[in-house]
Amino acid sequence: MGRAPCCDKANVKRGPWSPEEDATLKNYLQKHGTGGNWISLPRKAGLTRCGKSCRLRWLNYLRPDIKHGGFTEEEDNIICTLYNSMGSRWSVIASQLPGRTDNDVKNYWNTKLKKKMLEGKIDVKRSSKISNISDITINNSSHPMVQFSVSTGEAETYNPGNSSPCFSAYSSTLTPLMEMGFQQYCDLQLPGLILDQSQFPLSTFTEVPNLGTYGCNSYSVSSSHQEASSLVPLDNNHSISSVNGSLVKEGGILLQDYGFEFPCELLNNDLIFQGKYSTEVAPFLGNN
DNA sequence: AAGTTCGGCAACCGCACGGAC
DNA sequence: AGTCCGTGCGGTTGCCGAACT
Repeated sequence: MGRAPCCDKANVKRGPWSPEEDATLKNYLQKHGTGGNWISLPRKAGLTRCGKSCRLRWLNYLRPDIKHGGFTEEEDNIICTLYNSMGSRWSVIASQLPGRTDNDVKNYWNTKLKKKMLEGKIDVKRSSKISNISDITINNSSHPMVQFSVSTGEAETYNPGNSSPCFSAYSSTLTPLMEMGFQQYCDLQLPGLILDQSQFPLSTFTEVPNLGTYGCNSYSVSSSHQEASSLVPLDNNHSISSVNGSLVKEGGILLQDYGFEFPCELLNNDLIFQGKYSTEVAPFLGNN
């Protein structure tokens, strides 16, 4: 037995929306909201449309904060950068562009931006982010350093000297690195990158397989930090420590103590970064 | 001026997911 | 645990106006 259709297709109106229908839907939603049920909404609102159609019309066109057209160069760069790193996750990409809908971004990409990028008119590299970190090692000097390379294999070895950037992560997802001041510290030309670890309490990283693949990144961390107040065992070889004792929250883990601002959780003895935040590891200036 | 092609975009379709029961 | 059903998403379609022949 197949799944029941969401509406009686023979008795619902299809095709372009009239101004009257728009007004009816808008008025109803502004007065009553969706009521948590799009399927029954058209009947209550007095529309002969499918609930899905109403939802689409509202989300893509009638919502008050929607922007149409006029994509800026900055938005172009963001879309291209995100498309390169995660593919056609239009809803995720659109979520980084206030006022833009996934449909809008998708259409813009398919009709204009793809061509523009292939013609080399968009500088994706300049606004690219670290999408894959591997080979993290620690310099065990009195002034510890974290060394890692990025997936492009083009990162330049960097010695921070007196400028003291720290190693951290940011939660404003998918922000181009150039906005973080990253380009001041990494030329993305040579195979390694060294960053000041002075504000980063973990003393050791191990096993960073595929950090950067969207979704299921596993990331095991160990620490022998003297100030650790609690340890969460991962397996025989790895553990996670909390400097301030606030690491474990509601079955998940917040690595705020380490400068990571996004939630993680333990799964199969690995530390899993949640969904869309998984690739967001980037350095920024220590005084930020 | 008429016919054809192309580009842009709104809307639809079908599937996957997840919550409720 | 299995089923149902609403929601969200990405891919695709089809309409319409502009550009071209």
